[in-house]
Amino acid sequence: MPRPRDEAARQETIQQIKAIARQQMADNGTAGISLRAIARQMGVTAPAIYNYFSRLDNLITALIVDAFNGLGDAVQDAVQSQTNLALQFKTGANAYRQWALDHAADFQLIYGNPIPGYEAPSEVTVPLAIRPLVTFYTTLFTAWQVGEVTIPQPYKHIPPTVKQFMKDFIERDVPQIAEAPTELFYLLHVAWSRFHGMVMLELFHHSPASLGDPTAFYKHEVDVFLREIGFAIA
Amino acid sequence: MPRPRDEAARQETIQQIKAIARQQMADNGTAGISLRAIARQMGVTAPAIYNYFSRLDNLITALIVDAFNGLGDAVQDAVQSQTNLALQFKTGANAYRQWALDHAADFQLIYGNPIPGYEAPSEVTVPLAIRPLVTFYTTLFTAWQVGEVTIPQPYKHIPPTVKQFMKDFIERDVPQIAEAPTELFYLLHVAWSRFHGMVMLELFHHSPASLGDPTAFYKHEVDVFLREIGFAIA
DNA sequence: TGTACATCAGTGAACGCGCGTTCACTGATGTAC
DNA sequence: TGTACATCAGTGAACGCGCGTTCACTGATGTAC
Repeated sequence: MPRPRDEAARQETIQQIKAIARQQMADNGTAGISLRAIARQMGVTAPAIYNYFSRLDNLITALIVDAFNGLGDAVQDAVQSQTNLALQFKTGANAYRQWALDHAADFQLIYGNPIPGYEAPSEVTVPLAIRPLVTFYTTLFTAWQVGEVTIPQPYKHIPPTVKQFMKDFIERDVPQIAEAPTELFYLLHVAWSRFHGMVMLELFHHSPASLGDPTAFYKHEVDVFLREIGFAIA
Repeated sequence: MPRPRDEAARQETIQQIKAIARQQMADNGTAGISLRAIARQMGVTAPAIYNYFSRLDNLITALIVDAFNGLGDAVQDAVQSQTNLALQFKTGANAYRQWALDHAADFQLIYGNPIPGYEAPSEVTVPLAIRPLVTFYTTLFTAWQVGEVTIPQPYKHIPPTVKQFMKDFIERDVPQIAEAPTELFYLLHVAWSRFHGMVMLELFHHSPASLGDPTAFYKHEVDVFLREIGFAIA
């Protein structure tokens, strides 16, 4: 009968490795993770790490999974902290940005330049990657059902190619939301790309020096979007 | 009297080095540039490169300068190809995305993750970086002067901190545009962050699989923005 | 209670690799006299 | 016209470095009998 391994200690070491790797990314960029450097910092020889991650790629995958889950949790928790649907969306959008700022390296890892030579296993990452979108759309869909949200004029006519593609996608993969107009689903992508653009510029320090207050700018854009789709906000 | 160096041949070699470096970025990421690999591909020993770039950092800086100029030129040429102001803005916005897609590695270099250990000389890069913004705003400003563009309702009230900051910035650095309302300058940043967000998602392959036709999506968002600020488009 | 044994995290040496940068040099080429 | 010379792109060896990964191993620890 095999001795029960000290699973708790093992998990703790894994967490420590990942924490150091995250620090390395913050210091040297997402491509700056090194098993040897991690071992050095832990006061251990390099091969010891192989007891926890059998390849560097596996460590990177674990970091990506953690990052997607962290962001997904942050948005979800923010949305669930509110009952008012408009506030759900607004709070979720702000949580998206806040998480990115608080976990800059992790955000770069999942949304920045790909790591050379590393290929993420898409069957693992894609379901995690869309979690924030699912969360946002759940609120949007409910708000549409109760009449709090309507399709604004400029989005009454969307490009036919996109509309057809989205329609097929919804009927095939998420038929339970087929009740809402495709335009509502389109608006989700509008929101996400707007929010994401501001976050990327701010995070990579490319916001024009003339912007001044990125937080206020972001929040205003979120509010503008909310108003645009009919949400009443305080 | 020093022999006149064959400056043309020298410039050609420099261009060749940069071309190979760009290819390396496309293959191995922006951090994947290596002097030794460049030399290898040119059929020359590594120290020979030092006759053209005295440090790796200088090569990277040259690539960044080229990239900013390439993007700046692309937007400027597009705008200048049109006389109608709305079409100027629209064509410029589309050129911004098209250049990014056609020069993915260069776009990553200037707007993606920073290269570890490399610090760009900001006195060189900042004036180049804002060229697209300057071009877009020139059109916007003219269009406002002739009444083709007005501040839309949602942007009649912008965050006071941003407004004040922008006001100070304009008066100090670009007083010649102080005539227009600060809100117009704010709209420039709105446009840019929206366009940039879509480009970044598409370029880094993070556009949701549900989007389908990123070109149509982008162009529609550009058109929506144009209509929002009063521009009449065909 | 004592002993043989299985487990397994960590060691130390080694593998082959690539990197940026330096240095004294070679050898071709064009110029000055 | 011929020769001494300056220029300068490129060479080849060397520097010290870090990397991921493998391998046979050690040594502590807890378990089974």
